[in-house]
Amino acid sequence: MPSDHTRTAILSAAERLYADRGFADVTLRDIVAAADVNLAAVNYHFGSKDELIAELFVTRSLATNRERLNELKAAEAAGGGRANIDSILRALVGPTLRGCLGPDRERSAAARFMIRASIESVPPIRRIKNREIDHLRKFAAAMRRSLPDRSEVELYWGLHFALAMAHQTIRDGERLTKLSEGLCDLNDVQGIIDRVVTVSVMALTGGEAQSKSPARPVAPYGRLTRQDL
Amino acid sequence: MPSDHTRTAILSAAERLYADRGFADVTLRDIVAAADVNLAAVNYHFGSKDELIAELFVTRSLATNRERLNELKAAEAAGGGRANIDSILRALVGPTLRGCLGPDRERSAAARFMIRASIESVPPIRRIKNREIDHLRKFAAAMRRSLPDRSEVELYWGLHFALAMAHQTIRDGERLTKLSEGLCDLNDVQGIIDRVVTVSVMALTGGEAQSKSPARPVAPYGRLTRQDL
DNA sequence: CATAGTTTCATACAACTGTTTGAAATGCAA
DNA sequence: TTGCATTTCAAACAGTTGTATGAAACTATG
Repeated sequence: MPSDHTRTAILSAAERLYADRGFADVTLRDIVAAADVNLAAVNYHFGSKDELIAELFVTRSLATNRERLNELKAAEAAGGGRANIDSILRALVGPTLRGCLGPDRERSAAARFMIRASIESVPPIRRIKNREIDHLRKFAAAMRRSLPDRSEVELYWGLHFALAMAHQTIRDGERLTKLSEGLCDLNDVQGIIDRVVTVSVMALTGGEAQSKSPARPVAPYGRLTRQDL
Repeated sequence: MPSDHTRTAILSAAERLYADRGFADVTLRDIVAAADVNLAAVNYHFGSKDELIAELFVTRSLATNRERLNELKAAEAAGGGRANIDSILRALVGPTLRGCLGPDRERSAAARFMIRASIESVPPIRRIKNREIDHLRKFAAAMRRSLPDRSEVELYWGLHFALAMAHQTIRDGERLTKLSEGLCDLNDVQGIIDRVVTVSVMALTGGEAQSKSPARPVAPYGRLTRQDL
């Protein structure tokens, strides 16, 4: 029964550093310094720097996708098998937005790491990320059931724009704050989710929307076995 | 009268490489190899790698902002001093979208470089980028004149979402193509602009929109004097 | 306690980074 | 041409990167 202390410390420190400063200028020495472990520990526990990044990304991808799908299934159950478009989009953008902009620090690092990963595409992540398409396809399918009269193209663009607004808000929310001189409040996560969902629904239907949604805790790391994504 | 051949070759090669592969993994040796010049030429002509990046960014920022403002002014002139919201948003997202997704390669590299710069914030660029806020403020002002009954907060969020959809489409359009199995056509630039503008206008008004817009050539490099941005 | 397996540690290594150097090449005016 | 400033070039520099090594420290079972 290994204590896993070193392993976990490395994962946690790496995630936080990558989330804060991006992949480009975070070195292994930065990570081991923040984790207060020896330099060789990374290669001992993970094999290489790339494998560390990959493990981080796979773990968080699984967690995020699971969270999204749980919300989607809950919405579909509540709607008797057919969720309304509002709750589908809420399940799509809610977990990430709450994670990145919410008050909880640990969640924040996890979600902001995923945003970094979605931007600064490093080789170990690029290889894994193609599978996210399959995950999004489930949401496209739910949207198709919810809006059967809309064309496929419209649905895909709506999905795309919803993610665009959510991600850009996380990635560049600081600019919005500066531009609006504080008027736009990034701490009002629920309000932001409402905004993104409302606009997305309008983009998809040309009408309006409403509703609410719950929160969820962040998962610990755990040791990856043969999980894929 | 210096021939500027080496200088220009470096700028052009660097821009293309940064646009394609990001700042992280493009080395000076990659650049000079692509430009077919000597390694020391970069430091001789630009002083340092960071100054090369900064010059590239300043040049392109000036060009993009000029192009946007020209379209904005044209729209305001056409509207008798008060442009309609549709054409304002079109002036905001049009130049970048046309530049990044259009067929012209040179434009493409220039615009995609700017997208990279807006994401992978490297130190030399970060220092300059704060001034972009002032540029966006001009669009916020025009929007305020166009929609005087809307609250400030709504205007800023609308501006933010418009840029979000445009940038994400450029940055991650490939995912949309894969997801939709080719249904969403990234080559139809005008259609994309229409889409982004339409959704943005709906977000701002809850109604609908229409209109069209012209194109413009990319500017050459030239030697920066005391230009700021 | 003794021993085998795991984990930590200081240190070294080779590769690559941006930058510098001083000499060679080039362009151009007198 | 000669002379001078600008530009190019090959080579080397010092610093940093990810990784590897082998000994030491630790853990737990017999």
